[in-house]
Amino acid sequence: MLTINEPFFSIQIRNFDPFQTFLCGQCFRWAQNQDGLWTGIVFGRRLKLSWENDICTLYGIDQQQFIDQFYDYFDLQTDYFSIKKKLVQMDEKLEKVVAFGSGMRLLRQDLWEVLLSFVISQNNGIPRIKQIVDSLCLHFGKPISVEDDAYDFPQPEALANTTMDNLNLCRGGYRCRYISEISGILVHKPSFLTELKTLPSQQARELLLSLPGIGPKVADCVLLYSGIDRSAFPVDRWIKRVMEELYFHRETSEDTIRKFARDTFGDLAGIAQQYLFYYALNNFGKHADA
DNA sequence: TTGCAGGGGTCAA
DNA sequence: TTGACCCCTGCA
Repeated sequence: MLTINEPFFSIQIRNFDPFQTFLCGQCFRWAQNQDGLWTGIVFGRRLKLSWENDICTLYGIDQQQFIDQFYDYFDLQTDYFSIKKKLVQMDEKLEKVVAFGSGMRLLRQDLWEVLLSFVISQNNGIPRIKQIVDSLCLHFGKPISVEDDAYDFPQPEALANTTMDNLNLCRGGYRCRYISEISGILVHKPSFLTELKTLPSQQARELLLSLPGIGPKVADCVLLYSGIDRSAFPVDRWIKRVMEELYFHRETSEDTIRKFARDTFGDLAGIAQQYLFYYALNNFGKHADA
């Protein structure tokens, strides 16, 4: 329920569909309420968003706050019209793929939140990732809004300074050990994430791979969704399947697919991946027959 | 109700 | 290259 005192801000955002953007698996803290409003917790702030005919109204922030933090978050400096056009020019096979998810935008999310969320994502489906992330926030995050029961994403200190039994409350299974170890590393070296952002993308990838519980797929997700490297191309089971079907027509290794994508799509590889993933999830997956 | 397979992977042998 | 890993969901 909106309160009359809540600040709000309206803006036209083209090439944006919250359903596609928030539910395509790049973020885990947005949900649509029964009244149609979207609620998300971003940068320690609870946001509500309504959307109609390209007009977005954001409740919980004013214009200045939007410009300071959320212009970048929603990737509004990027021209998705021309990107979609370029992708289709690069390869006409992408026409139906891009058209299917044409309202998707690649968010620029908080690095720490993305890192931990995608460690949790391994061997898990989207609903369960959301469940574990929510539980982690509930148990270890700072409260944002008591009346809404909203919690910020927990900081490394909170996760490093707790017992494994406490961490296991979030039902993350074997991933809880990774959460604890990575949090500990960041507590001992608080500059880790800042330095990560300044490195060339290949070195940033290698640094991520040195953390426990982070392999090639998760490292590429972190680089892509935090905005560090928009040419990162995470290869998961869905991407492997859609790429094999569109391009290779045979069993192909993840590494070969990643190299092919970066060579073919260049700087747009990451955005191409997101369109491909959304297409694969809805056309090859369990939703395909719906 | 029960049992099994599989899930946006990673790690160690 | 392969199996184990936590736990949950979907399905028969």
